[in-house]
Amino acid sequence: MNTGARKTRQRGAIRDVFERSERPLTIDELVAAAGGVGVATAYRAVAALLREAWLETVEIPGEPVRYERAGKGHHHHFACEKCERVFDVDGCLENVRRLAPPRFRVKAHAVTLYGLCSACAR
Amino acid sequence: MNTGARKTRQRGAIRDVFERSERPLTIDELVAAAGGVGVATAYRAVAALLREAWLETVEIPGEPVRYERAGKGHHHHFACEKCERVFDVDGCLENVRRLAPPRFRVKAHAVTLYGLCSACAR
DNA sequence: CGCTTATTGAAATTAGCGTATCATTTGCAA
DNA sequence: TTGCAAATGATACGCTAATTTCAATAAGCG
Repeated sequence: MNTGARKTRQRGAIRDVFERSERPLTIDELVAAAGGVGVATAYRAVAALLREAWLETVEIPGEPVRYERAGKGHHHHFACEKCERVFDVDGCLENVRRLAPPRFRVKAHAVTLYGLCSACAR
Repeated sequence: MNTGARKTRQRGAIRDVFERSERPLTIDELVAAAGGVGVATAYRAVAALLREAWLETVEIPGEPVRYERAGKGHHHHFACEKCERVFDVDGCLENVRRLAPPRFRVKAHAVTLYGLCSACAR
């Protein structure tokens, strides 16, 4: 019979990259890390993994979209201004929603830190 | 003699719009609000105002860049998911920088709230 | 007023990012 | 092994945002 999705070297490589990476990756970073995977395939695979909620998008203003494994729990991000990498930041601030003006309904929030990562800080 | 910059109806209109608006505007919103101003002119004027630090950029993930008057003091933004407008949010959270991992140097941060503005909340 | 030159704006161009095409490769069920 | 549909990938295409072009307009000094 026809099972639908097939296992390919490329898809395996892409999942591996995300399972090993502890930080969100752009498509380009993904393609570079996976090796021997075309851009089109990377986009298609990522789209599929997003559909099945295995991946989530990470959007940083002015930056290309990044992707990371879903289900990491609530967290935020740190964007290094030097090496251009984005890192996860655990934890959150409690009173975030009360910043909103009265009558505004807060449904989500994002906190992005900018600066230098430990490697670039020296 | 040659003074350089000239006063034009368009530039006046653009400054007026920003002085009256209490929220960040996209180029399109600006062009619509100013009236009788071409896109190219709007981009040029905004670029100049950014250069002289009269305007600042407001970047919301996945949204076109917005601009608002500089010197408003530290604040953040609220993006309405319905009417697509972005509002200023006064105040901030203290402990933001300590979210960062050890050895990371935080130089700036951005907090973005998502939800429904007062007008759309009903 | 008259002239120089900055400014304007419609349209063409560039740039970044993502998708569609389509010939070729390949997983995998029979 | 065989056969066929899924998958791949180089490339063409599309979309949006922003910049540049260039002829026409207009600010403002003398």
